[in-house]
Amino acid sequence: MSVRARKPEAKAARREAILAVAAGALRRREYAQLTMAELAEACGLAKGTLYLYFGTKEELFLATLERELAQWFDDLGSELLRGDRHSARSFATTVAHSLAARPTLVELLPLLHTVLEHNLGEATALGFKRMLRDKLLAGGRLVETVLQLREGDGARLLLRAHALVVGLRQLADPPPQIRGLLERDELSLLRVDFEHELAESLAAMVAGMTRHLRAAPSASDRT
Amino acid sequence: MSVRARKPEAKAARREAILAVAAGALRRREYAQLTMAELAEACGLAKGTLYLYFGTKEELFLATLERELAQWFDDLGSELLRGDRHSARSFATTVAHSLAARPTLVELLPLLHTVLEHNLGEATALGFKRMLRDKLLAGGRLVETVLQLREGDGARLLLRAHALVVGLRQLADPPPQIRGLLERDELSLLRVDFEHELAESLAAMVAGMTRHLRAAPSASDRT
Amino acid sequence: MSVRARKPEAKAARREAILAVAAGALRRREYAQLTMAELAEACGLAKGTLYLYFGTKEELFLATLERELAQWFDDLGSELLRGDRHSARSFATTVAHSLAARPTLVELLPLLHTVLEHNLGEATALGFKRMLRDKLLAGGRLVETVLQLREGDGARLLLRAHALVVGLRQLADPPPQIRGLLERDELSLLRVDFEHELAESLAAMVAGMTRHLRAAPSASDRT
Amino acid sequence: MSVRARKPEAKAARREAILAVAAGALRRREYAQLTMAELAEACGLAKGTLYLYFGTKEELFLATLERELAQWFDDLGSELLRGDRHSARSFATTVAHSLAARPTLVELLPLLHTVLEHNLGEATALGFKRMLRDKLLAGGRLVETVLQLREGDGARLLLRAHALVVGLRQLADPPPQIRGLLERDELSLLRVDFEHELAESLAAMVAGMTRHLRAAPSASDRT
DNA sequence: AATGAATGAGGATTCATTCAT
DNA sequence: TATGAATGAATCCTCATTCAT
Repeated sequence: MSVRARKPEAKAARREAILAVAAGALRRREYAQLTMAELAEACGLAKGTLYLYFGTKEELFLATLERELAQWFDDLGSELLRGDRHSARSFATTVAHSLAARPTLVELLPLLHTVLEHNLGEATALGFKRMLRDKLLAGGRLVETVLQLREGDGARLLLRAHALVVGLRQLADPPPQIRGLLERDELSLLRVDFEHELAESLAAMVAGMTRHLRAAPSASDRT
Repeated sequence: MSVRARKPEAKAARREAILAVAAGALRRREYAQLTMAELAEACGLAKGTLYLYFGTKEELFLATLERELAQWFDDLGSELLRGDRHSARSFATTVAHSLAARPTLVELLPLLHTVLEHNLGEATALGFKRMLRDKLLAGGRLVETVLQLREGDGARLLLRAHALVVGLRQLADPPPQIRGLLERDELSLLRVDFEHELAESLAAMVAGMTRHLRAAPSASDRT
Repeated sequence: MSVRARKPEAKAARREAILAVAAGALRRREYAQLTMAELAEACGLAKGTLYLYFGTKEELFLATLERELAQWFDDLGSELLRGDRHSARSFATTVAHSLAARPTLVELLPLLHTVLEHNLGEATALGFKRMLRDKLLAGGRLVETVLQLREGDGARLLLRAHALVVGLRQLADPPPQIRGLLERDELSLLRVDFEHELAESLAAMVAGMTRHLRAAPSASDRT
Repeated sequence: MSVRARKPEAKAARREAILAVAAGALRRREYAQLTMAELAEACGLAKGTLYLYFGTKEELFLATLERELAQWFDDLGSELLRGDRHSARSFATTVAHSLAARPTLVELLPLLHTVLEHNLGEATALGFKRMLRDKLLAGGRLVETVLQLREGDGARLLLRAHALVVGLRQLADPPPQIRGLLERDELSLLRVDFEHELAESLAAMVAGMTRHLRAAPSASDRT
């Protein structure tokens, strides 16, 4: 039997430890292949103990995502605050780089709506969504500042970045069997380098969103 | 027993019929909830018969996706060819609209790398990838024409569109339980209208990619 | 792989075979200890195959009960029809004897409402109840004839017999550990011989129900 | 932390309190659905504390049953002693009424042999059985008096009453889904009103057991 | 070519019970 | 005496796939 987490701090620490193990496990194995039994063993805990901390497998990995996401938002914040202005390109590069450095986050994000949101308690789901909104709001404002975007476009850009991450990730990281196929010359067109393509896409997106500032302010967005 | 498909045309027709039923079935039920048994029944065939035409569940739905994708590329082609030029906005609107009209395609696309590519025969996978490359190449050239993009940017744009579709779809169509949550005022920021947001994103993306033509041609893309 | 039951008769036969195995298995092990895996093995079938014939564990054992019950009703019918009249005692003895000879039925009956009726499809439940009603009606009429009971009292008596069976069975067949305890002299009062006590109880019940015929017809039952 | 029960009286009081809560909890939820965790919470105690007072879940509910049973025997005793004689009917009505007023007892009784006796310490089991014997003996004598039964028939009648209670309860209180089914007209035959049918059955049983006094004393019971 | 009965691996989850503090 | 975190056994059911006819 593992030592008991008796005090609230100890419990929080164990929760964190589980999440860290989960994040690590995802680097070795896909979510679907990862069983709670395996995870429990990796944690040095009994299966049932996992369920003391998380209601379902989905909640556990949602929490993992939440943790990664929060860290990423925070890191990105500090990163962006180093300079007080950013070009579309430097912003895009920074974002793409920070994401490429977080494989777990990028792996989990496409699962959010496909898998993770399917078996959650209402409280958990609500908590996650609120956290997301808060980060999006705060992050959005920061982005608006460094990129000189109009109000609302910061959060909008982050949402689009999210979409690009999810979509590009799937293009860039196919299952092994497919990856083998793509090495053929004839299919070179379909090979995607996640970080590079994300940077390029984001740069274009930012450029497209800031264009009106200098050129034709007519293309007003409807909300 | 269903009538036997003896001649090659009859076989091809039955194959098509299965795909049509599969596409329809996806409108009622998610891929994961859809069983081969249910699909067989909807087709008026026995389970085993499905396996005469498709090697695995994944191959069947990959073929469905292939069909939807081909149709979409074709439709989009005709659509775009109506006028010989497009603004970023009119292009974006056209694309977004044509996709919003194809829920099955949009449902299947996010599954491509998460699910569909996981259990394929090599021949099937290769066939799909080649078809994709061809469509991407042809479609890319067309896009380059109507948007006056540089060579290579057509396919690139289509890839980014793909990414946006996948990513935005997940934001826009959460599971019912989550959808309920998002109706709260406090979470309005997280609500996404697929067609509208896709149009806006694409417009910005196109704008960002064409900008250099008029402004600073310095931002050369690396491939 | 076991031979396939291709024709309806073969399927019905396999269904029967499963039920027979289930009935036999109950003689070795209690319902709660009996797993579907074990039962499948005893049948020489795969677990999944059981679920081809029965929707849930409960449905399977309800069907077992149904079969035992139908057989019992039929046997009792022939038994009773041998003579055209019965005294309370001869009736009671006959019934008690026929039940004591059917341990599976007697084991299953107390589970009906406690366990079996808890996880049934509506169709299954309805089918069982209808069968019960039919047998009760027909059996009731027969009982009314041989015992010269008033209309309605036949089914009523059978219901009471059912209740006595369930209740006495629990007194008569405690778990092994308790059975050991009851062997003590001081607890002799609590020992119950199922067949004998059932016969005595039934005899008294029948006597009580027929009494008015000869004595005071005043005690009319309300329905 | 709940206050500590240091003195023996305090311990006994807490034990009683737990049993009272358990009895109450059974009115809201079936035994099988009732978890020790839920019960502990309802008691305002920790799960482990329950195990300080009772060795197993079964022992706890056996004690609950014991308590209900003792109370019932006592109440019935006073009830019966009000008049010094009883007709079969008035006795039956009294008994049925007193039982119908004790839903917890009636719920627990059918579980006695099915569930409760399965996981007991020997001492607990023995204690329960002795208590049962004592109550049965004393109650039996009382019953013999008020009904003018022969020696031994008092306890015998109580045993049969027990059997009828268990059996009729199961007929009268099916799970909700089944209860819904029984509301159909076609199944009216299978509907049982617990109190009424128990009274009728008991009346008949008593009548049958007393008959010989006036009519044919030949039907001697074997023990 | 069509059938559909048989397969059987596969996994999340519950909960009575223990025991270190 | 009280706690409650940790345990881990225990089991039903699903469903893609196969293959004998």
